Amino acid sequence: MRIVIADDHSVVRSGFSMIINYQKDMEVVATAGDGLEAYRMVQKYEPDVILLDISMPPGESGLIATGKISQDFPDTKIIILTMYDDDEYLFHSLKNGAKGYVLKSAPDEELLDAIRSVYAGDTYVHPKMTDVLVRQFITQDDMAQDNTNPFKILSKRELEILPLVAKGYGNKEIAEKLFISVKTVEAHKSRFMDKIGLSSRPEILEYAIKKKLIEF
Amino acid sequence: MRIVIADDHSVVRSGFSMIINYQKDMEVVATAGDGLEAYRMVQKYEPDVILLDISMPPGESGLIATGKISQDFPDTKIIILTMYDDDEYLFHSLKNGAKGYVLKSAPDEELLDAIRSVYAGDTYVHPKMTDVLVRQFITQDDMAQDNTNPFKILSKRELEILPLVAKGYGNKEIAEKLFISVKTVEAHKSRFMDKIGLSSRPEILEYAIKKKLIEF
DNA sequence: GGAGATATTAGGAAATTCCCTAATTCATTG
DNA sequence: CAATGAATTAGGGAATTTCCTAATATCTCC
Repeated sequence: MRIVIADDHSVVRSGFSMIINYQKDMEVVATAGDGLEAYRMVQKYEPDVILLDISMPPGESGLIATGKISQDFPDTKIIILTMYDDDEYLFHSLKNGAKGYVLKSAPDEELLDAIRSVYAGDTYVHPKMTDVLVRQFITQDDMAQDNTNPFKILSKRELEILPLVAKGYGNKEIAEKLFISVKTVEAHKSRFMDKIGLSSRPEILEYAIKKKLIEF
Repeated sequence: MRIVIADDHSVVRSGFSMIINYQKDMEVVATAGDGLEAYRMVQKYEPDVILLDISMPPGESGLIATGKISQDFPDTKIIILTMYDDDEYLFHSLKNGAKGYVLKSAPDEELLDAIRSVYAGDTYVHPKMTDVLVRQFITQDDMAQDNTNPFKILSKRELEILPLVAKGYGNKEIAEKLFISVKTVEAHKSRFMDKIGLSSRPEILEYAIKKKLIEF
């Protein structure tokens, strides 16, 4: 299996190279430090698989490279490597022709599994994100509306209360701010937590930041 | 030279390990996936050098680990590894006792140079950032005022607990993480709130972000 | 216009957190 | 070397939050 690695961090390139070259059935034929170079390497070597970091800086993002490579070299399977377990990135990657999506925090074995899966013609997505994928797939008919957009799925009150909870305000304080009963705040809170699938305050904070409902 | 690697990305840990173990004068004795584990590994192995990713998630950022390790194990030289060529991170790292600051995008040779430099007692900072450093050094007076430096005014436990509170973890959860009683967590919490002059959870969050005790 | 879903509002009981007090350990210094 | 002060540990009772349940109100769709 001939593989190309594209990542803007030299350390990551070296690391992957060593891990992959240690496998009997894999060989790194080239590495690249940005999306343009990645495209050129694919053009030159036509590898079986390319590992592509989605967040490569200079203008040419991994996403654009994904689109171009999958269009011009459909036989080269693309695996997206990323730090972010963000729905948006996953969807965009798959739409642009990626066959795999692996988080950098995943253990080495998972990456190797992913490489072998896509080489065999399958699709590999990080387990954490498959449920998101499935949920999206189920409601695929009305894919037009973005059901991960908080402004679509949350009510007015919920949108008011969520950021306040995220920032750390107590139910009582929120109730006073909004001139409603504490009990009402609690109800809205558990409602949006159910809707989104949040089960703790840290998760609420993380969500609020990811969706840009609060800023620092 | 005995080295510990702390990074939340397994790939990066493996990569570094291989690169370093390939050197004749270096050996990786342990790896860690978060700040707490990093501290424990230093405690256990007392290595010559630790490579520390500054942006490690669960609450305990690399910065906190840096402060704690450099205080408790001054013989272990700390090299900060980061994606960000941000002045603030550099300053905070050095203030907290780091001896080296290397960007992940740097070539492997630079990292190895950095390791050898700090082992020899020197300080290594990525060339791109040295001029920023010099400029700041000229106006050193503001570095001297330590009465706002959380690492000076807060105790070890307080430094552990504050970021977790800021992220929204409950006292009970924190107690379980740290293997102490809920009552103890509460005591530390009100203690650092008194010290700093914080009187609510939102203020704690704001403080933690401003002082870079947590990141998003 | 009416049926069914979603939004907004709460109550009671259990769990958790907050506030005040305090014991023990450890370090620094007079 | 005792003494002062800070760090770490925790208990008891009041306040707050959470969990489960539920009444109106409003909105949507056929």
